[in-house]
Amino acid sequence: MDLKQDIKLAVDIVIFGYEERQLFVLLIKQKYGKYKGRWLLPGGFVKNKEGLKAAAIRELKEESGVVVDDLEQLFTFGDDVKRDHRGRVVTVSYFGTVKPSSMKLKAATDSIDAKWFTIESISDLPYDHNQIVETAFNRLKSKLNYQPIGFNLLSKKFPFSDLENLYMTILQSPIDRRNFRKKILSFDFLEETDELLSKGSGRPATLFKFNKKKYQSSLKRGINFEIKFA
Amino acid sequence: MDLKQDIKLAVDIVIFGYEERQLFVLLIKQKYGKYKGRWLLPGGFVKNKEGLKAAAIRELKEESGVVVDDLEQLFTFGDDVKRDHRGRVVTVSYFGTVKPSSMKLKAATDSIDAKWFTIESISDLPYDHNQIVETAFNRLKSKLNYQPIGFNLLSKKFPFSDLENLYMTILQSPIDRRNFRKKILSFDFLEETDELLSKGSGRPATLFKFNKKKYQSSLKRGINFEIKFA
DNA sequence: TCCATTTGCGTAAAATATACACATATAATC
DNA sequence: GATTATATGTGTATATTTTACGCAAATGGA
Repeated sequence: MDLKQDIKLAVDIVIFGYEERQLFVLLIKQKYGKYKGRWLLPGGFVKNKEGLKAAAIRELKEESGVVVDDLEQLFTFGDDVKRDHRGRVVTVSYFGTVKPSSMKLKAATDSIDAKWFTIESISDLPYDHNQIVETAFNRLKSKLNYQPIGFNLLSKKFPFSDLENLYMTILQSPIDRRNFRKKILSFDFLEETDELLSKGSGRPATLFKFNKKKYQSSLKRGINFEIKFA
Repeated sequence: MDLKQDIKLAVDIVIFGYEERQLFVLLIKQKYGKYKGRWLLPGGFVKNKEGLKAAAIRELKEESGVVVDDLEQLFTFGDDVKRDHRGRVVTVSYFGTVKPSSMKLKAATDSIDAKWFTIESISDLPYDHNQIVETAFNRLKSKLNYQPIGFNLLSKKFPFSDLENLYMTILQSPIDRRNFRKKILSFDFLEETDELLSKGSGRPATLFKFNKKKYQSSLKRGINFEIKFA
């Protein structure tokens, strides 16, 4: 075993939120160090007896107050030996999705503040955090096309138009309302509630909710959830 | 910076080869340590001033003699704190594809031997290497469906039946020869040569070759390379 | 009451996938 | 040399999926 290895291992987390036709990314304001006062991704060093994903969940909670029970591993950044000024640091990035209104942001260890930023407003982050956000955004977009990942970003019960707007916002492309609805409903993982929602003028919308059991049984039946758009 | 962190960072590499309707994985025979004499994935510790992918390429070459110019990052294993008996080791896994007959295997540092194993014959590898191989195999299968990844595994010039057999072998499902050919040709990244290949009886096959430029121009035109099978 | 707005549903046309059948060119066999 | 076995090369009809729309229904506001 090479005892001279001196590489630090960190995690960084990209959390997406969605509200009112806008996609947000969670950033924190750094408390210490070279980038004190700067906004960047939540993250930090992995503890010796802590799993990678656990470290990401912990750091996220500590620095922003956001609690998630699962994150997806994105990519491990470590080809650039000098990506961190403090020495050799390799970081394992994670991404997740939450509904911003369901989370109360609060700063704590290592962070002064935590805030949602629209994806367009993000630029010039320290380290290679711009690249990490870009990687996460690409993953989000591509996953949206073949996995029902959008439901974490909406309320439990939502009108179809919310889902439609979410897709159009993230994929940045127009969608035919009628074909989209048909396609999603054909997957048979949405459950129609008997509630209606009237927002302003127009016909009230029936509220739907995502049914995880139906989703899983559809998965077993080998259904392909791919969505194609014109 | 947490100076007490004591985590070692390693890389492990899964290289696939294909020959005669069989898919192979490259393993090496360990020279030292607890698993001396056992077959396992090539890999090793990352050097302080060495990029992750570079480390993977180096270890692969040192331990097996296989030279590749690129590898794809697979997954970083580090949720299990005790995946390695030597202490806390996190490993970044990579995968790649080569044509076995074009590579001369030779052992060197840390390995006694290097050999191709059929994917079915692999079982009971040390550490979590079975899981790494499984992850890589799943990635290979899914990539085959939407990227022209199979050509690295074949000769430069090949008959269509080679490609067909490759797909059937990896995906473990029968393919309609005529529809497969039509689909692949419609992507317009194969070039027909004027050479014919006669192997045994039967009509000689025209040899094709993968045209990278055509592929890239098709990519730009937004062509979807997804292949669906019955 | 009329109009603007949003939801909900259906259907025709185009594109794609699927399921097949047969001609062609070679080696092996008689 | 004729016949047979084997693998390659191409076409076409049918089923399925995607795409492009039109219009009715239910509400708030003028």
